[in-house]
Amino acid sequence: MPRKRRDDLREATYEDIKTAARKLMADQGTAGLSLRGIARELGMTAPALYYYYDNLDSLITTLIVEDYHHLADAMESARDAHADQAHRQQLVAVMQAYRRWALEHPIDFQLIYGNPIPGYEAPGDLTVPAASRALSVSAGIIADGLGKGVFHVPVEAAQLPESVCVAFRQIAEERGYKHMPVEAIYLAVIGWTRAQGLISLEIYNSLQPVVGDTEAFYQHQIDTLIHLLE
Amino acid sequence: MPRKRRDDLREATYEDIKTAARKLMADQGTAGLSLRGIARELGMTAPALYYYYDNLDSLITTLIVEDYHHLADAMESARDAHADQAHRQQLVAVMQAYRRWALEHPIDFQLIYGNPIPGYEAPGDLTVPAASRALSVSAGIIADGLGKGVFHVPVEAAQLPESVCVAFRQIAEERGYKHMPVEAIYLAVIGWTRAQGLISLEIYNSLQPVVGDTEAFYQHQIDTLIHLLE
DNA sequence: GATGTAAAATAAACAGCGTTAAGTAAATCC
DNA sequence: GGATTTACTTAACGCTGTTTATTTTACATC
Repeated sequence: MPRKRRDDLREATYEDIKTAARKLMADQGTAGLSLRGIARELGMTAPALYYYYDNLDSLITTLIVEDYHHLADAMESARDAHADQAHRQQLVAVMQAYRRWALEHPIDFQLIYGNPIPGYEAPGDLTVPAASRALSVSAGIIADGLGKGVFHVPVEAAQLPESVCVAFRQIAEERGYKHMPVEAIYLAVIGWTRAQGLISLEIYNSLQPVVGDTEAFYQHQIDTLIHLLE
Repeated sequence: MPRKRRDDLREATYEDIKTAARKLMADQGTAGLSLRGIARELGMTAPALYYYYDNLDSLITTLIVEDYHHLADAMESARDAHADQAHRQQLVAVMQAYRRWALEHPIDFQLIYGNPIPGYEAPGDLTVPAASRALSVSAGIIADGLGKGVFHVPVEAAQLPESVCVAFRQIAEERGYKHMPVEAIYLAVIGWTRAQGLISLEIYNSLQPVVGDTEAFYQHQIDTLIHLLE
């Protein structure tokens, strides 16, 4: 018994499907995600969902792109909440926000930085731009700090391979940060990759057995990273 | 039509199943892994596999534990191949072996450090000891270098939280490295976590769009890490 | 060497999955 | 009010892991 007013109710169903999908994954992990499960949750039949999404993969892609933006939102919020404080505090807050978001949304983190559904492969043209938003938050703070002399480029940056510098410059231009120094991108990238290693190992339960106190260890690593550029 | 000589042929079937499982995953990713697929590959029926493994999860666990050891083997081989060279070269070789193994065996890497099969959760009591073998290779080289004065403890190690020190000491005692300094473990762990971040981002195709030349970037990061302790 | 027993496999079935095709009822448009 | 589009259902296909019951084979012993 359909009843859709052309647009807004249809839009609401798109949202309902995503919400149901997230609920299933929150309850039972990525294994809980299934079209039939979503349909049950919504009181519909599974084939009805194909009226909204081409298939399961395209639904997953939609969720992933949203998650990239949620993560970037969380990092931007952390930055803005410390806008009146020093660059150091802003950067700390942003990197803590990264980990906190990951721990509070482990499934979404796996969705972004993992291979949670076998056979699914994220389309790079959709995910890469969304991913770089998060990177821009750190890079922006660092670039500003470098410009104002509160941050300094560590010596190792001089040894950065030319091939990598080229890629960084290209990133800066593509994303509209024409005057962002390569060093700022470099520092943001190592912040990103190091956080990534710590957080992904923590989420998959490999880090805790080794370091015990994962939170303290993460904080220590943030501190040493920032010390590097002060 | 069975024909097993009680023990050795039975052992061979265990191996055949694992081999077929790895072949399926190598061909089609983790999505390709299925009991029925393995059975087809071996010319058996799916329920027959239950005579060898309790279920799919226990087969996966077996594969994961093997992979941990394969990775550790690769790292030990790299160390031994450079046994006559300086600590620096040994450490470089070991960290390169880490990445090379991951790139040559991306599926196995996902199996170890990911959530490749939804609903599957690796049992920590089996995986943690296997995982720490890899860590011991780096830690051993670093401890030796520290003892001989070719490596030095970076200043940040003094700020290591007490809770983490305690965990490191416990690791050392449990694994039979009673006299290994906490600093060696710390340095091995940051090497591990940083490599992990770089490699996992590379495998899931997130790093290449940013740094362009992932190999050069990884090498640069190894160099700066080792520079830190020289 | 026949025989009894345990091992190793099969066949059949259940419940779940994504997906497609065809058919139907409701909402909207002219 | 009738035609058309939109939103859905029902039925089905082929796939999955897993359980149960049954059958075949191999081995050890008499």
